[in-house]
Amino acid sequence: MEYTIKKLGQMAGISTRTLRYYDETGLLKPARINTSGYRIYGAREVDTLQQIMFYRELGVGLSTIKEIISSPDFDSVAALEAHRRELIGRRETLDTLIANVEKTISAKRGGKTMNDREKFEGFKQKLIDDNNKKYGKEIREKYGAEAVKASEKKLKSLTPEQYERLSALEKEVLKTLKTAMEEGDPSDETAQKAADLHRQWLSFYWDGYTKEAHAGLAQMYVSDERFAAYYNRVGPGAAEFLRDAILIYTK
Amino acid sequence: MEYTIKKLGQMAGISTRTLRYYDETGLLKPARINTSGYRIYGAREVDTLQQIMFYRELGVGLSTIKEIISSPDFDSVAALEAHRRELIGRRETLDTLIANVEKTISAKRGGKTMNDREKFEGFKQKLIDDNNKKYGKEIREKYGAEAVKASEKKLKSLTPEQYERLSALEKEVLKTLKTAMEEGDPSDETAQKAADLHRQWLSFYWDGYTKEAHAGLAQMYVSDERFAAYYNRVGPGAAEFLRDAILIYTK
DNA sequence: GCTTGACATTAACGCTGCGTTAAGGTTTAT
DNA sequence: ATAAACCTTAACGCAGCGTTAATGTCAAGC
Repeated sequence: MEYTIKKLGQMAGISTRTLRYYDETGLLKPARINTSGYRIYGAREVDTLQQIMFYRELGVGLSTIKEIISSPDFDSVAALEAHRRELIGRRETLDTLIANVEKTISAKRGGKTMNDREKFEGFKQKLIDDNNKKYGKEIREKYGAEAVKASEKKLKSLTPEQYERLSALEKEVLKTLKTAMEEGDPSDETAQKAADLHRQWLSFYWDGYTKEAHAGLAQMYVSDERFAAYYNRVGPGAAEFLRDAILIYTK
Repeated sequence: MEYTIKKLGQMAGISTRTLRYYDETGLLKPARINTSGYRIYGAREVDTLQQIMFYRELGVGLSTIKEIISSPDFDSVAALEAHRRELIGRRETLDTLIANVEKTISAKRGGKTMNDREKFEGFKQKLIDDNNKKYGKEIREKYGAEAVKASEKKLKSLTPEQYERLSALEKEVLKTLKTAMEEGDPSDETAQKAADLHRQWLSFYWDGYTKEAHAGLAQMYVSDERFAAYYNRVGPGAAEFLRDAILIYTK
């Protein structure tokens, strides 16, 4: 049984364009080309197409599908497991997005029309959350999961007054950092004050403060673009400046 | 305070290419262009960029962001709600994908090396599931939710014997359809037998069989490409053929 | 005053998986 | 013979930039 491109497309429920594309990329070549240049597909190609459609339905990328079907000894289970991990990662990202969108919607609803300043506050808050999340991850690798748990626990148990103090410290760090940058010297008194405020702020998250850990965090402020973006709000190069100040402070 | 493209990029944690792209698309134009053709951004642009980054973090598309920030009376809550619905839809799709991938992985593991036939069986089963799902949706619109519930209930309460019968009917429909197509006439006896088998099969899903509903379903078999793909496995044009046979059968 | 390096510019392709014209040959049916 | 239905290649478009490539500008140091 032989099929032209359209007939095969109808059988599989896909377009002729798709089949031509599969031919072009080498994913599924026709059995032969007839004298008029038409693509002719045979039974083998139908089977292959069914396999392709199967993996496609699972959301596997065409390049991976190609590997799976072109080499029978390819470890398709491993490929599927990698694919699964990727899908799960995507779902987690989506969950976070959805949660944030919902937060924003209810905040907007609650505050009638949220002004720009409020928007930014929300943004900042989210950034901090993200930062802490990512930071938690890196710390986990460096200092173990307990440190992270302890940190989260500490945060959750804050009293409203402590929370106030935490927020105030955060603003003070930024403000002092800004002033210090106008001086331009990380070893300057103002810059060192910023570093000290930063230590105080940090103490809300960490139980056993050490200079080494503080210095390590400062380095991350520069290498991680999300941290960097947060501090660079003060001005370009603010993250680097803060890092240098902290490195001096912790020396 | 004025910024060059690089400085602004550093503050926001994004690339200069991105900023040029935003300029190009009109999402964020610089405050002015200096005599050397450099883009110069001011405080207003920083604020706007912060808003852009905020919505971007929520996964909102750039075109939507443009609408939101360019017209202050734009209903951003409605836009966010639409966005939320889309995200949730995507998550549902992902959930389905993940479930299917997991099913496939465990099937492959269990059956050592799954052969092609088995793969196809799994594929077919999934297709049928999908079809029923979609079919349920369309029916819901046409005949109400009760019909769907009744259908699902009926399916779940099938005894193993009944399930056997259902599977057998399914195969018989396909087989008879294939034979009938060789005849080529939808009004032919064999084709009408296929239509009758299809009615029997359908009776496992529907309680109150009516000719009209049967005919309506037949029409969907052609207009919905997923149904079409299922039946067209028998051969090109099989869905149309079955529809015609059913239309005659129900007349 | 000249070089160097860091910055700036526009232009244009690349990525994914096809949809969608466009411009034209082939086959089939009437 | 002519129309309808099919086939072909070629090439843009989509989202959101990353990434060269080729070239101009500016501040700093010799």
